[in-house]
Amino acid sequence: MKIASFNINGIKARIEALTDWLKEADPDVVLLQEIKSIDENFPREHFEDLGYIVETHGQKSFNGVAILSKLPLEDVTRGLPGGAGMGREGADDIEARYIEATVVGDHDALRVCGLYLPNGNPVDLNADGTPVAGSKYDFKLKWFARLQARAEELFAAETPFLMAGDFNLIPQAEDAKRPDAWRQDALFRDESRRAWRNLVNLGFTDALRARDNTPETFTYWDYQGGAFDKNDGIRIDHFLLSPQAADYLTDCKIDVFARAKTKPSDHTPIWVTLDI
DNA sequence: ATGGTTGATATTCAA
Repeated sequence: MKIASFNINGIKARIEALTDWLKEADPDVVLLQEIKSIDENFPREHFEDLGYIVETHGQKSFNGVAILSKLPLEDVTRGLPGGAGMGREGADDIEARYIEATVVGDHDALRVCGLYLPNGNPVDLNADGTPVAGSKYDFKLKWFARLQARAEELFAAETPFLMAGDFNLIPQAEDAKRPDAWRQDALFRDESRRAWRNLVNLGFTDALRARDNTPETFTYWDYQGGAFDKNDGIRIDHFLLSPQAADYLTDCKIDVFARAKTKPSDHTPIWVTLDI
């Protein structure tokens, strides 16, 4: 079973690029981020015609996640638990950033969690260095804590699951071409990386690092300044596998070629294959 | 050097 994650930066602007990549990569399940569309406007029929089931969790203008699957999806849930009163400025967390579903393989069932973790910039700090309550950075760290809580629930079941998507998180210096340029950024600051390590240390396998330690392997390159041509990128799209899912892992790769095509997303797909 | 690029939307915000 081939499962991919792709931050497409707008479904309307990316129909062609996504379709081309789907035909070339032929994944069974795709977790999409930044569909930037309400559910009603997602081009559902277009992808159904390509053989995919479509489950969306969108909102107007920004964010939005979805799952495309050639295999049946069971128990689809939308939204990350614990969001009441946890939005920015104390509002309810209505941002569409999380979707879960169960896909059944030949040998075992797999829970897939597709996520678009908040960017967190700009970083607003109090005089004592703590994040300003209600700021974007505060929202990111609190969202991380909610993701941790959901992961702990799923770990307790001791069954195969994975969390994948755009984590907006650079794990280590080798995951950036110019790490020093990111030290104070919400994607690489100590507080963010601590939250990432706490999550991974529950027992996840970082699938890319388990299968590929090639230097300068990135998933995102800014549109500006010819960043892709210089490979001035960062690794922020990840697959985290539970121990029971990692037992089925056979491969993990980043499809860099998709970033080099016409009118690309600023991210490129990452995928795993599981013998499940 | 506070630039540069893209998408959705509205005459800016988010990334």
